[in-house]
Order: sequence, then structure tokens, then C-alpha cells
Amino acid sequence: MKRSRPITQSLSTPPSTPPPSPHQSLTTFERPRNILKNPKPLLINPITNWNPLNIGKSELYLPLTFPTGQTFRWKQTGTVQYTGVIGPHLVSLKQLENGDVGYHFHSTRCEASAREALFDFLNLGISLCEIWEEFKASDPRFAELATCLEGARVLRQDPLECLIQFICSSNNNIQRITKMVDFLSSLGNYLGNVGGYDFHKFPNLEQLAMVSETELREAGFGYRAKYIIGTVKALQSKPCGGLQWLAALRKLDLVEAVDALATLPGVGPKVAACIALFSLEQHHAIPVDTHVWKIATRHLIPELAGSRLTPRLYKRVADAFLTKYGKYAGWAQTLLFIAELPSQKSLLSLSFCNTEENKSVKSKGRKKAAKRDG
DNA sequence: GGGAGACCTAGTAA
DNA sequence: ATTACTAGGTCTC
Repeated sequence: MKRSRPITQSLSTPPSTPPPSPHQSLTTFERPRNILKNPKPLLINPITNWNPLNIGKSELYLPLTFPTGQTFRWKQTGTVQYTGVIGPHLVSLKQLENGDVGYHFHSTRCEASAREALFDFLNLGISLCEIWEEFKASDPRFAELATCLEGARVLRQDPLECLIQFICSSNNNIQRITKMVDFLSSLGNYLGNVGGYDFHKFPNLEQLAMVSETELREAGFGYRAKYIIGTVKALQSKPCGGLQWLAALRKLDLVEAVDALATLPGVGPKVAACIALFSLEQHHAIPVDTHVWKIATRHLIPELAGSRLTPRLYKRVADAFLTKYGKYAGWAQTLLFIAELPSQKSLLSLSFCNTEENKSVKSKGRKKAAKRDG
């Protein structure tokens, strides 16, 4: 049973003047960066010199990699152009006309180290085409989706950044997660403005520890406020240092890494799997959320359709993915997950892919359109 | 040990 | 205009 809303808070009539706070509330926080209301920087500072990565769209397609829930830190700053921060480097990426991806570092002192960081971040040591060939060979459904959704790559993010982002993600939606992550990011050192968005280095543990649970609650974090505070404290108390502790998880087996992560408050099996897959090089980690649960019960373990996702069943789903797709199962899961996103479903239904899946989506889309148009 | 219920919030459907 | 439910779950009995 969901708790009813406390009557002391009237959400329909927010206070006209926010309470004094070191940080603005989430609603007012986003406003100055609204790209629609403040488009000037786009016009003033267009990026003209793109360095080619020399990879095709089938290795990296930005719209299927950045705005699909792996990271909430990157912003769309132009047409098929995204901007974000990798370590201390502010970088923009753009899908060029020939399908290649161009990169541009904003005011970086050492181009060479920035480029190395970029390659690491994009996981370019792994060939998406090669591992997808195996998925396609063992799963016709994957093959069909893959032709429509080329270039959906798994990133290799900074563990702390990834951890904090996915604590925010629990029982939440992308729009609100993004606002929360923006709020925390602003605690880090300012790097610059691109396309109307301010960018900050992700705050270190000390900077994260400067904010109180009360401030986070006032900023709209809800019950996740105490998770953030608790996790930051837990990391700070590690003998070898929190960052070191996180980095060492890359050397462990998946189960060990997940168990270690789950000792942090706000980190359960799903969030731990996200962190493992998106930042700890655990390529076969399977984050099982409601979407993935649906996929699994439809196609992998239909005998479980209708039942609730319990920890035991969580393991069954992960095992099923691992059995079917092998050591890069997490990468396969990522594509299947993306195909479930409403934004992608609408695109899929427009494409030539005529899977059973899409027929049903098309039908739903038509019904919705009919309803909308009266 | 696993199964319910509580937990913040904003948006949408009924 | 209210109410119920959902959304990339986790924690606590």
C-alpha cells in the first residue's frame, strides 16, 4: 500500500518564494539553464572543428548511447551532438554526416590525456560490431532489433559518478533523476557552459559531504537524501579511501562486486548491477528493472510471466541472459532495454523493421492517435 | 528467508 | 477536482 501524501505539504500551491537555502530547489535550479529560454550560447559559440574518432555509426551512435539512461550527466547541445564531462575534461561529441563521430575538447590543457580518457570512457577497446554478431547469431529477435538500433554502446563511467547517479535513480523517472544529478553535479568545480548548460566536474567525496540530508530533502531528493549521505560517509570511512575501494571492485568477480556495492545504503541488486555494468567493466552484469523483467518473461523465461520480481527470480533472469548471450550479456541487455523505451518504440514503428513487437506498437500508436485526434 | 509495506515526488490516467 | 497508479528500487520488519 502506497502511503498517502502528507497534508502538510501542498504541492498544487508551491510557495512563491523558496525558503533560503545554500542551494536552490530543483524546480528553480534548472530554469537558468533552460536551453529553450536561453539559446544564446549555442549561437555565440558553435563548434566547427571536430576531430574524427574514425569509427562508424555501427560502433557508436550517440542518440542510442547518451540519452538512454546510462548517464544523466550528458546534455544534448546540438543536432546529434552531446556534451559532458569526463574526469576534468569538458567534451562535446557529434555524429558527423558520414556516420563517424567527431569530438571536441573545450579548454583542455593536455589533449593527449583527454583523448585517452575519452577512449576509455567510450569503451573503444571493445568492438560493438563483433559482439553483436554473436548476439545476432544466437537470437533472431536481437538481430532484427539490432538493424534498427545500431550503435547502442555501453559506456565506462567513473565509479563514484555512476554510483551516486544510480542511487538517485531508484523508483524514479529520467526527468527527475536528471534534475537531482544536476543538483549534485553543481557541487563540483565549474568547467564551462555549452549550449546553455553549465558543466561541472563531478564532485569528489569531500565536496559531496558538504551537503546535508536536509538540504537534499529540500532540493527534492525524497528518501534518497539519506542514501546519498550514508553512502558518502561509508565511502569516506574506508581505510584505503572511498575511491580506491570503488576502483578495486573492478578486479573482483561480478558477484563479489555486487555484494560489496550492496553494503552501501540505497544500493540494491538493480542499482548495483547498473554500477557494475556501466562503470566496473562487469560486462555480464544484468540490471533487472521492470522493463527487463517484462522482456525476460516474454522471451526468455515465459513460465514466470505474471509473477512478481523477487530477489531469487532476479538471479534467474540474470542467469537466463548470461546463458543466452555470454560474457557480454549486459551489452545485449542494454540494446533490448533501449528497444523498450517509449522514445525508441515510436522510432521503431516508423522503420522498416516489422517484428511482431512493432506490429503491436503500431497498433497501439494508431489507437492513441485516433483517440487524440478525436 | 521471502514477502509485504513504507518511502519522496511529479506526472498521467481514470 | 480528487484519487490511483506508475516510474530504471531499496529497506525494514
